[in-house]
Amino acid sequence: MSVERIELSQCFPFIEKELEDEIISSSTFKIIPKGKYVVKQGSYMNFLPIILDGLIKMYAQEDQVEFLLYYIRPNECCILSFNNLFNQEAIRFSAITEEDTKILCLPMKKVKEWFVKYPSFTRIILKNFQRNYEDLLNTTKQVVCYKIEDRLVNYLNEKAKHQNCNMIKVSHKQIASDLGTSREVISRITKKLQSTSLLIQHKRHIELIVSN
Amino acid sequence: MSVERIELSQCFPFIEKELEDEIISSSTFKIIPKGKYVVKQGSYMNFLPIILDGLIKMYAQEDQVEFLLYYIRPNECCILSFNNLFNQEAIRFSAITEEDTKILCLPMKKVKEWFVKYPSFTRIILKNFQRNYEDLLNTTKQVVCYKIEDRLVNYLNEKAKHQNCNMIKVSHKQIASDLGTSREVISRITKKLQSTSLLIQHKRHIELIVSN
DNA sequence: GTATTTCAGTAACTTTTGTCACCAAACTTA
DNA sequence: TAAGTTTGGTGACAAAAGTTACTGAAATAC
Repeated sequence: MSVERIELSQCFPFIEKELEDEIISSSTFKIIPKGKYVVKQGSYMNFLPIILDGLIKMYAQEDQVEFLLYYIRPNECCILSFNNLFNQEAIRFSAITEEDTKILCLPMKKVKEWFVKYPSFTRIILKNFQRNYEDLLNTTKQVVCYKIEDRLVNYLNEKAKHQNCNMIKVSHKQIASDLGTSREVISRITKKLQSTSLLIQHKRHIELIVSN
Repeated sequence: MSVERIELSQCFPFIEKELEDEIISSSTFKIIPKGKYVVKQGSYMNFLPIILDGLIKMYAQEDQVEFLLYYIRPNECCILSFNNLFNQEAIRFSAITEEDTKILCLPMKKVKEWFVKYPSFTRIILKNFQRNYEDLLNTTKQVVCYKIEDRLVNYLNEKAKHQNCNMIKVSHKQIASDLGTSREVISRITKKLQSTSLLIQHKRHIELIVSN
């Protein structure tokens, strides 16, 4: 059994044998290094990317600001986009790898066929739709209801969770960009949070202090 | 041909005859008066609502604040929620009728069957998913990137478009709630916008001034 | 090594937004 | 009609966030 086949079966635990064969034969695997675009806002896609391994950040750009929408992690099957599934429109967000990331590219034409042929495929894709929507909704709630200080704490906690480590390597500039604000604001708030012992600012990384 | 059948065919222009029959026989029509909840955040749904006529506001609540996510209008077929489609979770937003609204309730059990049986049904639902996602994304971009003044102008323009009328009947309190801010702020900004001839504040409604 | 770039800190100031307090007009209900 | 409610206006102030300008340390490029 090929490595690809094993990864695929981990990603789609209840997949039909026949669909698995079709995916293997018609899709391509890609390894995208850390910090590269997977898709860029405004471009067109003719494949449906599924993340097998790694970590991807979804961004949106508006009015010169590029901010973080949510992360996509390889938990079961993870689709990145369902844009352009049935209509050829430019996508409205970008995806950047946060680590070296392995993706599987399903050709859009085949995807349409599989929707008809394999009910399990439809269910998996729909479930992922829903997860992306809810992640976005969560971000929206954060932005509307909380001030930057709270959003920063939340951002760092999320980051720690993804990296499974409380020592977070991220610059103030990057945080500022992700939250849609300016570096100085982040510097000011980290200082404040440091005084309340929520974190320690080290050289080029932030240590989150976990209480009890 | 019943009124229901005509409305249904307008809503699903390319529906299979067989699916149409199934929908008619297993779904219920409901007319929900203006200002009522269709679904309430935190509740569970066992049907998929499709809006045939009227106007619905999607809200989210977080930290005592209830703010507007986007509108759903009866343009082609409009699903309100795809939450709970495959898992029994509490929904994370509310829907309130902005006008008297006619909806069709598809039983969730049947919906699952139709996904397998009718490819056109899958396509329609997915397309609606995508639209909801993009509307939400648009709201998020607005909130992150623009100040309240700009968001207010945008809000009023959207409202005028939906009502097809520049005389907008809405209170400052309602606007404040929709945008996630306070009444005083809206009063202050409408005053400012009035001085730049973008609008006129009448008794209990706002007239948008359309330039050229 | 030196030069350049990236990164973080910070003070001072402005703008934006939120909050409190209070008023008056208009509408609703008894 | 009287009482209560909703609505909008507004000043004063506070808090949050954005901006400008400058600093020095650390990392990286040459």
